[in-house]
Amino acid sequence: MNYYNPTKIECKWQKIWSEKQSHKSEINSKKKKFYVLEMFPYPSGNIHMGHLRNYTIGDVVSRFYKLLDFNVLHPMGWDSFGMPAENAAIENKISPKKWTEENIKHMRSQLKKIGLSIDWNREISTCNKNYYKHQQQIFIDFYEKGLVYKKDSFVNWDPEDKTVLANEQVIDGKGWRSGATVEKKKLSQWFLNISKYSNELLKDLGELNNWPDKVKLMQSNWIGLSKGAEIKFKLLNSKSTINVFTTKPETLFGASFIALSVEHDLAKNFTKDREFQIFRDKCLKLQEKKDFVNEKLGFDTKMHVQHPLLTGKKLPVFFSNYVLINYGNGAVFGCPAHDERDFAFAKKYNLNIDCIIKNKEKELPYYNFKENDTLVNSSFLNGSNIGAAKNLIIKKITDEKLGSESSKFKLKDWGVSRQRYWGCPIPIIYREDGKILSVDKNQLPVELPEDPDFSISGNPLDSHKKWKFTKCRATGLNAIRETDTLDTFFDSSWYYLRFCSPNYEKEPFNEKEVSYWMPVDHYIGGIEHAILHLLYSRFFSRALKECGYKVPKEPFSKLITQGMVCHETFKTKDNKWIEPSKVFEKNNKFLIKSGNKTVEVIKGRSEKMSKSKKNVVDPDLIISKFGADTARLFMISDSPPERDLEWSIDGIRATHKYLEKIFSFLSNKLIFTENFKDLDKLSSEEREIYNFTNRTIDKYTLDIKNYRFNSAVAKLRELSNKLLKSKMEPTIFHFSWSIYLRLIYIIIPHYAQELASLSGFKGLLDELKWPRTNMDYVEEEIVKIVVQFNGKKKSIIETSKDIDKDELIKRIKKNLIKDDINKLIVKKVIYVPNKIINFVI
RNA sequence: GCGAGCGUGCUGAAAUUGGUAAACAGACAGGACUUAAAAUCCUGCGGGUGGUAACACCCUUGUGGGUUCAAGUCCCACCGCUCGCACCA
Repeated sequence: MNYYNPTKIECKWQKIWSEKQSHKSEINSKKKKFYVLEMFPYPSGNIHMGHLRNYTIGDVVSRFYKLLDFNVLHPMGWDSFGMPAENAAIENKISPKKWTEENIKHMRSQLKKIGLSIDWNREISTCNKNYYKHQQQIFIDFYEKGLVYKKDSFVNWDPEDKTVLANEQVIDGKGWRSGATVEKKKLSQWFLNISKYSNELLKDLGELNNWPDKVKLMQSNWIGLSKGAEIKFKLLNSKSTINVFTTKPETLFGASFIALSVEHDLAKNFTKDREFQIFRDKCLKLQEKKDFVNEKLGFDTKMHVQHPLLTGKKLPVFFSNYVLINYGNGAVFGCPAHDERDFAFAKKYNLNIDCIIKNKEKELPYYNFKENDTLVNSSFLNGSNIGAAKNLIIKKITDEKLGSESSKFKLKDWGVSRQRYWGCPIPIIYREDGKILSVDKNQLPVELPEDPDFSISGNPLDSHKKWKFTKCRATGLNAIRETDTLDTFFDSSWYYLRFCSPNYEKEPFNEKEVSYWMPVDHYIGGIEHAILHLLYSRFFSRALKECGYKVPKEPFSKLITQGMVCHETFKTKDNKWIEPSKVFEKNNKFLIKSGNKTVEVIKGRSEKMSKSKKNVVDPDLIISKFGADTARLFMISDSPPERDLEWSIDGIRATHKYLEKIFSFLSNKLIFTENFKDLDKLSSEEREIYNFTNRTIDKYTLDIKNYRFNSAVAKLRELSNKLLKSKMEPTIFHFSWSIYLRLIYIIIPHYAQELASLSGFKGLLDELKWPRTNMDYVEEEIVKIVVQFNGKKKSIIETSKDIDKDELIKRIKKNLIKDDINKLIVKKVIYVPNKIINFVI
């Protein structure tokens, strides 16, 4: 008898796969390629359950498509620049490089223990100069194409991480990583011109048929197209005009004022005005706040504009906090009767409120008006409905050159400068004569200095004189380096391309390899990247294309967004989180031991595993106790991938027991068999098992293809339950169990391989083709048909397959004595072959 | 406020195109084995009514309505939860 010893067998097979280079991938023009990629990890030091889940899902897919005879690429790397390394450096006096490298080493060994089918020859790390050298080249390419530029602007400043953040990286007014409230700060920054592609990025979402609708919708909302018009308002006693963007040009005749953002160009005329300065600062402060502030502030400029269509009508011009610079033109015309915010403002400052849309309630503001509402008090628009009026007014202002139809996007350019040390240096120098120059490509990489001084506050690159001061090679003039580094989302925007040719020296990637492997066929990761990383990557592939690289427009054909790993939470009565492992249950109460007392704790809801809530479970411990295969099988069988997974130690134990049971049952009984020949010799019961096995192959395959892993596992368990119970001839026994092992192999590869080997199979399961369904032996020969009266189940009748309707009715009439069908008047009979027969009475 | 998704046993969940609701698991309970426990095996496990019983009948997919021979699935309204966006002109 062999006992199941996961540690031993997992170690053994991992070594063999590694020695045989089982997961190595190379171009093979004779085979169809399949690129499966999971979002690469940040090397924080330890893998967590989310990683285990993500990479197990990817591994099942990777192994499956390999057996389907695809040429599979399944690489792994490290998103290794970023803040935590720098914080660790400050706290523990260890260099970010060393800290990162040690973490990678540790996490690599943790990942290897999971038994992933990764081609480790392709491993990349973004903090490696062999990677960021090419990234700097890409930056320069972008720079030369005008896709990256520098400008002064108010930016999101994270006071804790002491760096700026892109708009996408501010969540509810807080930094995405630090959680600190973000402030506005004026800085000179590098920007990527992502907004140039707004239209394309939006439109092309329609081509992403294998992306979740939810993600597409989120991107679409983020890009945020609004259609409307731009209208020019002439400033009185001035040559200037104010350009206003509106989505409701038809309400123009209801305009009673103009409101401008405090960052609008006209604000420059007031910079010396003390009162305005105070007002501006107050507005900026309010706009930083997370919570919505309904307070509307106004600063009267004492200036007026001419209403474009009503001679003699003058509108006052205000600055206000409710107009934002980063949308439209930072200027609106106020139509108080039909806009909530304009109404509040007009009320406060006693401005005209002119109703121009007929409405039943007669109450103002009337702002959620409909397409067929009618306009009044609006000159030539009177009597028109909203839809028609929109067209009429746009035509009018266009004809009279007062404005034009226009669209705006919410998406803003992506600020990529970070005032941090541990990132990719921006390859730019500022020469003493004022010229800004990119570094020569043959001078790349601009390497990070290895001796940063973290004792001085601020960016260590800025205080590193030796590194910062340089000379222009062409002219010999003095120059200083750009001391900002790139946002790490820049690093992850093209790593999937680098995986195609990870050691290619000359260029960021080899065109031939990229054209073979790209796009990524299945990309698997968390939904939290729906906007940031996925939008940036889509932009990058387009921008690279514009720079002449031959890359596909869309980098990821199919996207799978996996749910979080959750676990129960507990709190004490004074709101302190308690580890679930310390809690025990007694008389429906949850208790913990505290000293020699027991204290009651409160069970909260299940939440995403996080250190702060003390509900994390270390996958490493689970793997060393139960084995990777148990962990893998549990991760796969509990919930469908896109849904949250509820961690359960009982689930792990039960999964482990199941594997032990099958292992000891099979280990000295099974003879591994690839094919089954003696079909004719089967008894009807064995024939049933043969067909059942075939059906399992069929359904399991379909479930795996559709990412219904939990239901796939259920089908395997049905098969094993049946095989454990049935008595049968050895031939069919060996065949069915061998199929079972081959199917489950993609989920628990060490286990299946070990059992196959113990059963006399000499090769690697990896080298077999995926089992094929014998379609001639799939169907059940006896079917159960539900008999209904008026759609209500009355009984179930067993018949041979494809029974004739009249024959069936005859049998029902004979057998169903109780509901004497012969006495009832049957109006209609509905028969769905092999499923249901319904008598309408 | 706007947009989207989801509500099925004690729990995780399953249910091609509308066609036996609860597959497969977990927890729990009872039994067998054992001096005992663990492990293992067997059985039960949505609710109700009637019956000593095998069994029979009725109800049940958040709530109320509708379409249909037939609804977890389609339509309408409401309630609840989750997520995304949010002074977006």
